[in-house]
Amino acid sequence: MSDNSDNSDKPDDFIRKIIRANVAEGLHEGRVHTRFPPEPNGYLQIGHAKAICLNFEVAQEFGGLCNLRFDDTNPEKESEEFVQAIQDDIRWLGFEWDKLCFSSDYFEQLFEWAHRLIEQGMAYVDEQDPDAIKENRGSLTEPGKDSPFRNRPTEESIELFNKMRSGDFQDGAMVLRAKIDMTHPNMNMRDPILYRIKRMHHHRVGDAWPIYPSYDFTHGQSDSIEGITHSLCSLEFEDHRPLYDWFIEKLGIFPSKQTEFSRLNMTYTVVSKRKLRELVDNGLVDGWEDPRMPTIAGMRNRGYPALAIRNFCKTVGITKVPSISDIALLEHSVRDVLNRVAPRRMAIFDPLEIELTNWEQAEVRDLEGAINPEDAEKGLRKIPFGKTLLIEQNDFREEANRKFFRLKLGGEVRLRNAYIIRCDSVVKNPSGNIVKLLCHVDLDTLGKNPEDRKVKGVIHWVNKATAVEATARQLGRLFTEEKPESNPDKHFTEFFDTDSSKETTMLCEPSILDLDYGETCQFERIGYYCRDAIKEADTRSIYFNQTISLKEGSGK
RNA sequence: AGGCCGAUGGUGUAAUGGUAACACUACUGUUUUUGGUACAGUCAUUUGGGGUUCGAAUCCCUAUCGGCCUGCCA
Repeated sequence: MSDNSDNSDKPDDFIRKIIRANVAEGLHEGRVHTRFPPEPNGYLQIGHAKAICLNFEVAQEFGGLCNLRFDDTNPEKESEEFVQAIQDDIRWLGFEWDKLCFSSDYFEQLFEWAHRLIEQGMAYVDEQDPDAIKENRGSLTEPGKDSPFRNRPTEESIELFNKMRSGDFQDGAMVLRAKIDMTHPNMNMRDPILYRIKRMHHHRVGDAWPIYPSYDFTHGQSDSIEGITHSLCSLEFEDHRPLYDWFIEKLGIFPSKQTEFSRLNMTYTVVSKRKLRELVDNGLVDGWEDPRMPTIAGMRNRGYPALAIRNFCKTVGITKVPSISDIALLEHSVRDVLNRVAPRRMAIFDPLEIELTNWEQAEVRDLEGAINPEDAEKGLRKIPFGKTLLIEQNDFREEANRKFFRLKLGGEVRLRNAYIIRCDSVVKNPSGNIVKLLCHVDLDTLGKNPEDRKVKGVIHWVNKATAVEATARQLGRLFTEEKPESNPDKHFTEFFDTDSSKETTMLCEPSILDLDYGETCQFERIGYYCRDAIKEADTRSIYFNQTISLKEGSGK
């Protein structure tokens, strides 16, 4: 008997259906082995999170394994920094790989396979220059033309290829190409390049290789070497599958099976590595880890919980439909998790002083408030309360209609976690601005409601004498347009929201100092904020990044 | 234009030949010491047109729309 409520929670996309069928028919003895194969040339972003969740969770669900493999075939763009950051991000997301692999570990094997293809007359060294290769590739509608070197003797290709390897030639002098079909309608089959000369230091193999295999000649075979049963990747590699299958067949190696799914796009942001890099390089953001960035590191700094990201990936699901997910879906997952786990605090962003006329001047009393009202086990925190308090300016109006639930002159309001107060008079300066409110506190309303009347409004507050000043970085979305990339006349950076990051000071209850670095709390009635260790060191101020505002209901 | 892939509400997904389900958003209410949360309600005859069938979101044909592909990037 299966439990329904549990069942409805389990993702069941077309890829899992394929895998289940494969297991049922005994493919590879029912073994399931996946991998997450990033190139270490940038930071992981939300789209990678989708691929990470898919690969690692599928392996878990089918009792299989999942490798982390760096496809590091282009030393020009790759670095150890990214290798490290990517591992940190995956672990932070909550996953651990079975084997840590590098395609560069397979360079020797790949070289041998290339040799084999040459010997079998299925690859050749092409000495055309890059322009000629491009020219002869043809176009989408026209077939390509054979290279004049295409039918050179096998021995000649072998000799040249060996010399390429020993570093006898300059970059770009020649390439190794597969001999498939220059008229093939699929461009990837028009004698794709297998090896190119790049006399460049590689972050792992050092200077051992003056030639590097292309991604196409590396990726599929790396899967084969690792015994990957299900090679899951994004849609743009659909056209490459015939080529990978060609290598598998010609080389007679383990038949990993590729299945493609659509990559994740989101409104009000960009996710392509190239575009994120552009934001970083143009100084529009403070690097890959800027809390506005949809990178894993950025979201971590912003206070998004890993669980929220995993939940979000579950809700967008896995399909082949190119789609743009509403960022509100992600934000909902973030609020949903945070509401359950974030400790509560109170902070005033725009202070208005109130004086309690019937409270002893010297008396400061510690009141108590729930750390998290959704989770009583979290316990209580102490909140000092005294004669002079601070509330938000917009929580007070001299006159207001019935729809306004907060404090008005002559009206009552509940101070969160404290007493009900009544505003008796407004003190103004000579220019007519409100400087202070004189209020009466009903001492019989702590932890209970009066029986003779109903007070609907609740506002947050901070005791002035014990308030701790802190900096809040208010964070918005990266772009002002829902789809910054879809305007044919404008570059996406033109829609960058220059107001997306603003610093402001706030006054908080003292217990904010108990918050850990990286911990996200909820400032009640305001939103979620994450304490930032690096910024605190920089600014020498208690520092919080805004994670996300609370949802705003009607009226406020 | 040639090849490949795809099309279900404003958004993301589900329904695999039996009469459109779930989540988000928005809007309405109820509860509430957070105008939050929770709870309840409202919002689509499945891109158009043909066909097969007792019956089609599902199968077939066709049109339209969208994505990807002409790096010695991945």
